[in-house]
Amino acid sequence: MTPEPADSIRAAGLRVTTQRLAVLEALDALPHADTDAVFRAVQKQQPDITVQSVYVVLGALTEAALIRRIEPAGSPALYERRIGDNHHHAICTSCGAVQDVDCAVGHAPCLSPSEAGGFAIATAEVTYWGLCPACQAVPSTQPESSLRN
Amino acid sequence: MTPEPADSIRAAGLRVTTQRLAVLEALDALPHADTDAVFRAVQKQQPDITVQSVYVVLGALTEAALIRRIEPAGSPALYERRIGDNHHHAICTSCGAVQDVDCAVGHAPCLSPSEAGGFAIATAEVTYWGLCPACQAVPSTQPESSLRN
DNA sequence: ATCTTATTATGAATTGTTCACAATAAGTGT
DNA sequence: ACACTTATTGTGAACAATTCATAATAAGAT
Repeated sequence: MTPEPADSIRAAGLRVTTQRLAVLEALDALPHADTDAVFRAVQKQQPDITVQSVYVVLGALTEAALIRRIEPAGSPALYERRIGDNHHHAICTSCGAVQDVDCAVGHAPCLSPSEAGGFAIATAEVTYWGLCPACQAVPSTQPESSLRN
Repeated sequence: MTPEPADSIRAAGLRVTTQRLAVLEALDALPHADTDAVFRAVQKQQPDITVQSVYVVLGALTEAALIRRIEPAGSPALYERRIGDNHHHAICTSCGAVQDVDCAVGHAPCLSPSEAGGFAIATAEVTYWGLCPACQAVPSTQPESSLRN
């Protein structure tokens, strides 16, 4: 009963196009892909697509809230299909790997700052920085600080 | 007893230069400035400085942990002098204003994710998105979604 | 005062992204 | 099925933020 991609696109008031379907499909295979990764994946099915179109498609899907865009420091924007839940991300400071992290508390854990200086807070975004399992194993073969130096 | 900027630079093993001092001074006046804002501020004292040099100086000071770099989604990198404490940021989705937010709990609140998927978490970074007091007052005169659309 | 080396200036290059506009194709009504 | 309207894509150029290579300069040590 998982809604068909085509249906969710239509439900969002958008036209269903092969490139949009292909992008959603690519994001299923690549849960945290940047524009270029999506482009390369889609290109296999549609050799004529351009990077700019991928940008446009990703932008449209993001605006329609069918996908979510995250922009970790030191990396290009990443897109993910998992939406609607308040989950966060752990990012490897060595290789850039991204891992979903559920809220520690059942609901938005950090949503109540002690003092927000009068801000009307709408959302809280948490990014955990550390070493992924693989990079913990290999002490420091990786190019060190490719992210966040 | 606040350490002189020159001393902290020296203590970090770096040479004390007029441009580094000027950048630190600029960041005192502008608590969350991007490179261009720092450049313009420093330029008033040192008309011959270049943006590239400001980049280099900011990079050096960041690496020496004399300043901290934050990279909010949709905005260029910002730098701040307040370091050494685990504080977070509230950012206005309308005008981009940045406000420091102390940890809700005394110490790193979100540092214990329920399940980090094997990651060795080093730091947690929290970004609160919402409307600053000024933008709450003015319903929507601002260009809407200049950040985070 | 000299010398070594870190730092800055200069200029060009790169990356990620957006824009304007013409070509195409989705969905709607016939 | 057919035509029509308009969203969407392709094309090409532009842009912003940042980094790089190299030569010139200035900090700090001798």
